[in-house]
Amino acid sequence: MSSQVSYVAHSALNVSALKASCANCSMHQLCLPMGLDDNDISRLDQIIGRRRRVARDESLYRMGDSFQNLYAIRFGHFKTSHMNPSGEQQITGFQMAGELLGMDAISGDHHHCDAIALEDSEVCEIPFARLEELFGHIPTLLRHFHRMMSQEITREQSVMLLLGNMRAEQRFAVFLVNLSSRYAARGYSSTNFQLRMSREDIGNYLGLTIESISRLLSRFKKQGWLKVDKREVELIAPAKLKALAAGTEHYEPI
Amino acid sequence: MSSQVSYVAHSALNVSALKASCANCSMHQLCLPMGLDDNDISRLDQIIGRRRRVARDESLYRMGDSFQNLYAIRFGHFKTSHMNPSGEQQITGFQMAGELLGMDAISGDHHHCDAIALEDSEVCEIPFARLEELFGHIPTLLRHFHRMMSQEITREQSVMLLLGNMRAEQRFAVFLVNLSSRYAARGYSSTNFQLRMSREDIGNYLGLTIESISRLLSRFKKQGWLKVDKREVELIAPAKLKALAAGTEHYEPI
DNA sequence: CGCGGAATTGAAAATACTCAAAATTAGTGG
DNA sequence: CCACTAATTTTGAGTATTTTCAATTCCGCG
Repeated sequence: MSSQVSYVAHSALNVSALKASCANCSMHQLCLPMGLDDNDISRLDQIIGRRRRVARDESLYRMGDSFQNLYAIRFGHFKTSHMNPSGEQQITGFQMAGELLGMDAISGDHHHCDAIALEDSEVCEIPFARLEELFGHIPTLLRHFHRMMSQEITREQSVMLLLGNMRAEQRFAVFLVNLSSRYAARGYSSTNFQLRMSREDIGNYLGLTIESISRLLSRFKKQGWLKVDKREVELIAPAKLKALAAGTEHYEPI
Repeated sequence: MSSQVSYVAHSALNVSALKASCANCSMHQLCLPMGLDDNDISRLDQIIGRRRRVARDESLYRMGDSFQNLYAIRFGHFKTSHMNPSGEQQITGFQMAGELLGMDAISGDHHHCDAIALEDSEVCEIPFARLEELFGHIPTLLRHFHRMMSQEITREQSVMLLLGNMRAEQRFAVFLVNLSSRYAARGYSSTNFQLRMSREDIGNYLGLTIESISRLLSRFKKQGWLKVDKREVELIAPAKLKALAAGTEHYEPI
């Protein structure tokens, strides 16, 4: 009886009922189970909840939702955005496969930001209370979890540097180079990729307007540093973009 | 014998050789031991290293320093600043008593930012490796540690919102209101306090120039919202400042 | 084919910056 | 304790970058 249910689930449309398995997941080298041995991975597998599909523009969680789970992205892309009482919104990050969502919520019992899918995506639900139990038994897991939280702190500090100190052109170069290296780390092309987010989202994230992003794309294109076709990007001069991002070279208007 | 050593230490000049004691520390309600019972506090006390004094303008740690300890501020103020390869610097936060320094370093084996004392200060050294051992035995401690890391993430997201979306005047109001509430939480006046950092530091933190900060202070003073004398500030219209910070009211030039 | 959202482009305006000079404050040594 | 020097802060004027507002254009989708 129960095996039949399981069979149905495997072969049917309702993939979201499937239990996730870290061991088989292509992201396990980047994700929470990084560095765990097979035995510990299976213990982690046992606590991991169902997979959950999130359609494009749908929210994984919203600000104020009660906090139960962290989420590891299996595939797809998300944006997280923070809002203040007067309604101003700031996109605080774009997340891709292997990255963890929800760590901001641990301090309270509810989420402090919205997480919205930029395309049809899938996540693993990680019940935080059960993860905490595991921490006591798998020190490696705890250590890696701390690394991931700490990395998030460092990442945000880099964004603060970007927003506080850089001109539009440098911000945009940093953005492109960052995407490029993250795709490279996942085995994708570092020079050809798709922007999963709108120009408006990019602008909001970088503290610029959509018009500025549009102008920057046009200028970079005119300089021959990249090609753009809708959301498809090809970096033609990645070294130049890296130099711009690092602040070692500057844009000269023509 | 050992009690005499203790006596000498207490009465002598070399306070930095003293072992810290969370139980007696006025900050223990805000700091790492928050919520622990007496028994667990004493276990925490046992792993806490020496106290360390840091003179004004001296560094507690520098970017690239190997990571061994977290630091809890006993008294005094610090700034943390992040630098990119091309030398641009961003102050990512100002920290005061009861706050934890060094959490950004957990992801690697070295610090990712500088921590500089804004005045003569004292911290408790918390050897992170030993803290990790304790986590396995005191779940409450682990939980609170996670809260503190998560709070840091949320705090940084608020700064990103500030830097990405707010005008100079609102940024500065947010800055003042934030200091005000943190002093209030520590039992100090929420309206009268000293700015421990230079105008330049404030400007860097807020993504503005020193001239802008100076002009903002003059404008706020002229509006009758505050008084300033050197670094001494009195908030005269805290409600107005809160409204500016929240974005529910805007500045009208006169 | 036409509608609507998204993106691009241009021109004018605003905000904050840069540069420069003056004023104030802090630090140092006599 | 005072005087001198260096550092920080304030203020002004002109400038630059990015925004705002407006008008098209592009593209996906029914």
